[in-house]
Amino acid sequence: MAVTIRDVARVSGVHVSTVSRAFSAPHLVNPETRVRVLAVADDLGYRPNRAARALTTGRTHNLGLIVADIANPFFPPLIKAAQAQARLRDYHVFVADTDEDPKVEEELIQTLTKQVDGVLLCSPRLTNRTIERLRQEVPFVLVNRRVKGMATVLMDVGRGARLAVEHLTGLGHRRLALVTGPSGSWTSKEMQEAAAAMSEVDVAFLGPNPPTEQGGRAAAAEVIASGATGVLAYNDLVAIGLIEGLAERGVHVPGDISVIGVDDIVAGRLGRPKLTTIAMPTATAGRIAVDMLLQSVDSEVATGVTMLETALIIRESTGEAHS
Amino acid sequence: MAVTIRDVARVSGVHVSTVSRAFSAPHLVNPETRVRVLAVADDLGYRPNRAARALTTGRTHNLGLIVADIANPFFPPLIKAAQAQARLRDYHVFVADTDEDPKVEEELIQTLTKQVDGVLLCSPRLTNRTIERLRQEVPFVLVNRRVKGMATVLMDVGRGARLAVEHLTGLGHRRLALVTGPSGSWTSKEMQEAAAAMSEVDVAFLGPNPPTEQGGRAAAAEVIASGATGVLAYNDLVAIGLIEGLAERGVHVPGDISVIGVDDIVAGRLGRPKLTTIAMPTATAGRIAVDMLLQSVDSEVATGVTMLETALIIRESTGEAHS
DNA sequence: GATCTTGCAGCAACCGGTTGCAAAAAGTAT
DNA sequence: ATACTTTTTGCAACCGGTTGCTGCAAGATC
Repeated sequence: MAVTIRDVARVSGVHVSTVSRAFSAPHLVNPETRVRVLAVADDLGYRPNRAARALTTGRTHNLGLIVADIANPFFPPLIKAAQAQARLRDYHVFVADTDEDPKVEEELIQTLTKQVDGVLLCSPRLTNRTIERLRQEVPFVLVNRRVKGMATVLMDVGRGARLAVEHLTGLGHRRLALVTGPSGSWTSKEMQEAAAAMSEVDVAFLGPNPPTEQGGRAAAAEVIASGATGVLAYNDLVAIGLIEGLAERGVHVPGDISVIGVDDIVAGRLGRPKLTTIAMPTATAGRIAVDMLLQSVDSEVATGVTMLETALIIRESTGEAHS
Repeated sequence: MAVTIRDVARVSGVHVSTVSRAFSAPHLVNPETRVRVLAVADDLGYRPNRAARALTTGRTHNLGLIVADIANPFFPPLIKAAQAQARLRDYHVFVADTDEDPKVEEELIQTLTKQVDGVLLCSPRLTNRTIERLRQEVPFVLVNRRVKGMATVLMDVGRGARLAVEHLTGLGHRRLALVTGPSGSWTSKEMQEAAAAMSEVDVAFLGPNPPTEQGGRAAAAEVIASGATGVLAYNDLVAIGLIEGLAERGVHVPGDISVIGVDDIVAGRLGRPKLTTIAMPTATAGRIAVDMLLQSVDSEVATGVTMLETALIIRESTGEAHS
């Protein structure tokens, strides 16, 4: 049915091994033979079967990309960049969504390991222990999660949080709140630690919350109760939900409370008010993560930490504190 | 290194074929033997190698999902749903992005066909001819594109466009414009035809345009020049860009011009003004498309057209015509 | 008791490539 | 012309499963 290496061999009058080598070890075959074989292959429309190749080489030329929620606008640019970068290197990528569920995440990794050469774990919710166990089975690169000894791409959200807090205090805010994310989130913890380390300000930690608009809206009452006038939200979706929730309760942003988000998603730029936010270099992260992964697939060593810069983008959701 | 079917066979004292059958044809093996084998397999941490299985069965248990632009908010919900549905059926999905380029799209399909049992083509930009040629190599399901005889999931954007036009004329608008999308887009053509069929109104067709915010912003001047007071944009991103572009030129929405988008992306709900739009059931489309695809993989027949309903959601970007 | 089913397990070929080894061919040195 | 390299090609085993066929034993039928 499909044309195989044997068809090509027969038509071009050489042994299958020669055809194989014409593709995967060109220097081992006479240039003339090679062009002839390739011509025949092209003629017949031959395309190597990757599954068969994987069987002997142990390389599938596939990668796995696991994210918590594809529909969360933080991820698509990362997915897009990762997938494009992989394609440059002749790799395909499986994309899987865990629905923020660590159980699903682990299962997914398990079933994927046999089919991929490496896995990109983005913002995983698994415990460090589980990650360390799973790493035995397949090379990993983590994005936005730090586990010692593992290859990692981080975005400096700690610095972002500090900039955000400074921005708020600079506007005169004295009581701050941090609307945190899911409990397994490294980003969330990082933000907390950064904020907590700034001893001169008083910041309340409210959470954990689901990293969604609903999560933000639901946190509105708590924020009001905390008495904070400056808020840093886990991400833009939460910030947007929070602003809506506050509005429903008659609290105005930035008039009464200033809100800062994280991620710089498109919706934030268009919202009312336009969101002040910490921009995350997600596309860059995706690209670099793929490169690190492929490198560690080849070299067997999977280490190194890359830290990417974040930036505070000041728009309209933050303003001077009153009184 | 990894544990194979032979390891399991050796330890449990049976032949490899028995182990194989214990997994893939349970009724052909004695229940007692089966539980013993499965126990050993579990013990050893055996996981079948899908590539090896694919080699003999011809089924990879993988699907390909090709979209024009992962970062376009229209797609992520579809990708998420498709991926989840596939997982239910024990399939994994490759996600690939064509960057709106038909060449890339074709290449992608070519390299993917050998590794997947079927391909989901979302809003393809290829010609019908090319699609019909490629279909020989792998089963397809098309989303938002009609090619005769092929399995398809459509969203009734034609009806959506009619509702939109009626909404605009109902508000008193007499001169309308349609800001069309990319030239290969079925959706765009569908909208055009629906609008053109409504003979009682005067509608100008402006395009093609890239389906992005930039595309919309760039179309602003043309829209103004057309004299239209009611505009239907190819999608929400275009609509948002258009509104920005109009604002830059001192034209107010909905005060001076009414604008309707398509897709109902999150950003539209948050924008200023909130976007009147035609909602597309993308998640449902993803789910159904996967089911159709798997069905056609099994049955060898890949036909049937599913048409999903759209809905006009009226928000703040449309209003009464003046004068 | 002989014959016929039926259920279960083993054998071995096969899927489509890759690769170590050996043979053949071509090129070089003596 | 002979011996020695080096290049090029063929052979065959192998990767990890699947599956048609055969063989065996136990139960059913007469």
